[in-house]
Amino acid sequence: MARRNDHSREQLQDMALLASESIISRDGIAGLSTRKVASEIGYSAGTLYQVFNNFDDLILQLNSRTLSRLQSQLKQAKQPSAIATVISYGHTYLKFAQQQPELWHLLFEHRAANPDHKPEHLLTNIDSLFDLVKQELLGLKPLATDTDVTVAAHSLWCGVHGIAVLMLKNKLLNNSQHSAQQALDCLLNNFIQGWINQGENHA
Amino acid sequence: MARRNDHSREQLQDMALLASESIISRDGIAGLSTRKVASEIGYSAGTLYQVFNNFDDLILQLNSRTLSRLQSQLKQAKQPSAIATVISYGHTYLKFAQQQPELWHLLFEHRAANPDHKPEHLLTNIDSLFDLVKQELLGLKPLATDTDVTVAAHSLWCGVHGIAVLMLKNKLLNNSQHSAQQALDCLLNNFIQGWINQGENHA
DNA sequence: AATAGTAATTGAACGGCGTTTAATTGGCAA
DNA sequence: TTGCCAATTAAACGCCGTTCAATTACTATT
Repeated sequence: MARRNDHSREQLQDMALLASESIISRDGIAGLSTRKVASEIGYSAGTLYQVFNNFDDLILQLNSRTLSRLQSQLKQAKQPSAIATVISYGHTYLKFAQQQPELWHLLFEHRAANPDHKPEHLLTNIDSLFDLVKQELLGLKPLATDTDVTVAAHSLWCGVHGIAVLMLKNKLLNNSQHSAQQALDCLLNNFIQGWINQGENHA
Repeated sequence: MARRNDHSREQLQDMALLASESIISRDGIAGLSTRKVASEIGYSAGTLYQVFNNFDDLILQLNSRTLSRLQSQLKQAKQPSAIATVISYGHTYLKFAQQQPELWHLLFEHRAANPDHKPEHLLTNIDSLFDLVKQELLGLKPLATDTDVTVAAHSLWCGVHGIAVLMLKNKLLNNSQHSAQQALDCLLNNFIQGWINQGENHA
């Protein structure tokens, strides 16, 4: 066979990414392979290389999609007050990780063999996630310097991320979902309290 | 060849684990393979299966070693005061992750295809790590319930872990080591402050 | 309408992987 | 010395990502 013109390049790419997501949620990350994706969309493995540079590129584009979804969910989690918003962000992040653990975990596997051209949009998206938190932390302590707020946002969000990571590993006690929620609230409460108090001291 | 009796079972196992660590720090986690380990110790791949159930078992034993090293470093980081100890633990943990990133990262890759028999000693070791933190947090707030201290220890340590994770991904700004240190201190300070303050409120 | 050219698609191949197993053969006990 | 046992190996199996020559459907030109 050759040149079937059944699907445009964009269609092919979309079908492949969709199939990949389906395979991942069915068989896990380890179950994803070029051959499986290809057969699922009715093409041979080689054809994928017209749409993706390689397997890592496919994963990169998967991650880009996942990040976009996460981003939109976070934006919808905005609340009236700053404290409520930060807490809501945390819960949303944790829920996202719980509901699509494989796709979420794929975001942080370092498969990048060729770090030639960093995936700009990915990093941009991540930065914009941090910015969401930054704004709320600034709202809690308006007199803080931009550096302080940046560091605090990174710090807090890495903490939230860490809870999600270890929760998914079942290495957080046994009854994972409940204790993860508890740990998250504990982290958020203590951090926010510390953040506000130090603001009162310094500013 | 057969029955060379060059090495005992234990020697073989030790040689394999040592070679694996060397390969990982040279070629990364992705560069580790049974064939490579075998050839590095002068045996064929099949021989490894007399000492390990499978590849995951090898990794499990690698992780056990890594955890032991981490544990001993943390124990040495103990300081006179509780606050200083918690901070010192955090720095030690971050330094450990920085100095042997691949082995440390391997601790948290979920390759376990067969979750039949959980690696008990691994979980035991992890729990004992949390216990170290718990003791210090209890020292900071003696009237807290055991549940509260447990949740707080999990929460704080997951936060520290999250900073280490994202630091290693270079997704924490660009100048990783410096900003990771900053973020860690920020997290520790704010959390500890929050933990102490809420103690004064409640107890 | 016929033809030539282009490019999409494929199947086979390559080297690598974890794992299994029949065959081999050193070491040990009788 | 013989015979058994078990450690070791090479080959094979079915996967994997990736490449590439060959095929052939489409397109533009005549």
